[in-house]
Amino acid sequence: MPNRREDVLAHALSLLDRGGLASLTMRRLGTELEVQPSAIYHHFESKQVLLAAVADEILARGTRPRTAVAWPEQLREICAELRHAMLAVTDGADVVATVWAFGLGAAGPVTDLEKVLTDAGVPDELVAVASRTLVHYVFGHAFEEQTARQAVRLGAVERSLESLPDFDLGLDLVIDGLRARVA
Amino acid sequence: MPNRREDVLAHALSLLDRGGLASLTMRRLGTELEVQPSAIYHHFESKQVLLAAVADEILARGTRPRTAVAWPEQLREICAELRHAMLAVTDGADVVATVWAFGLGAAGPVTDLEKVLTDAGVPDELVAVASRTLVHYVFGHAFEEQTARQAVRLGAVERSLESLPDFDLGLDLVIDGLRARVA
DNA sequence: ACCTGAACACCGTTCAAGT
DNA sequence: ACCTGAACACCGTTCAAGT
Repeated sequence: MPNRREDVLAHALSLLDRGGLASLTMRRLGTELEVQPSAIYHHFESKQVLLAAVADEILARGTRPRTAVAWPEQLREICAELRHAMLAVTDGADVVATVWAFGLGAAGPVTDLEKVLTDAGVPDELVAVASRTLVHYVFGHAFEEQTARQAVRLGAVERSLESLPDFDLGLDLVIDGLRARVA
Repeated sequence: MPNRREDVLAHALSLLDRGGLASLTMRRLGTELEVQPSAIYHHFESKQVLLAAVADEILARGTRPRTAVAWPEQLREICAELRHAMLAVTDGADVVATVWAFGLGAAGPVTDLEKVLTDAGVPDELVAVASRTLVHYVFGHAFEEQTARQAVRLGAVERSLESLPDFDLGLDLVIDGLRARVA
């Protein structure tokens, strides 16, 4: 029974979720699939390409119904979906942010934000800046939250007491800055 | 002539700047210092600790005189300094953001932002959120800018045409949101 | 205080060859 | 189409021992 591309991807995600990014290696993935590591290269040309597919899968699994009609709430919905999708998988924020930064995938949320902003009548030259500012915020917040969790889980770090600031508060800060430029 | 801690650190930074994070390995660093890789563990207990020292050094090298008196401009000065310090070294944003997220160092800029915000009369519960929102923005923007640069330098990515949004524009967005909560 | 030498347990990737 | 087997060129870290 041969492994198809989607089987490899599913096992990669499972490995990531169980042991984090450090345990997602081509060799371990091979063992998991009961196959030589080199066999994976038949399905994905490199680990980077595999990670890009993993990132897209993380986002795909996190899609939610969107119901808001006003643009500020639409932005909030997209950002919340992105955040929850990343937090749902171990090291998800790291994977998605890295893949996105390298321009290899995970671009969906940014496209969605740009569409909402354009439809809201945000000046053209601000659409790209604003959508990037929002994703930078979501990535940064999620990455920090997830990293702090793991640092605590692995011991050795005392930052646990200091709780993380609320996600929505910081988001409102950006959205309010935006609101001032639309009205 | 024995290597002191600061010699190791200087060579680590030089290696990072010349070849990026991928080339900063304990083994290469050993070769550079004409020493066995294991000798480095006499000066730094692990690579993570070494990276934390590297991050702090990147920030230390980027310090600039601060002259602004009004709080919005003080925030801009701190963020600009942080950004330039990270961009001055290959993969600097990646190193500093990661070290900071793990709570191992690179906390200076956040402390500075918190002080300015407190003195500006920003409500207590907003100081932590606001300073983190600002650093998330600076990290995200710098990381993206630096990654895009390298992806282009290494070929294989066509994102080069699409120029990056201006740093100050996004920063103003956050600061304006903040201004609305102080006035 | 600083370092060697050797080992341990790993990595990603390539490539000819098999079915 | 999918995989094996073997190799290549690497990693971080530990530890007894040396000077």
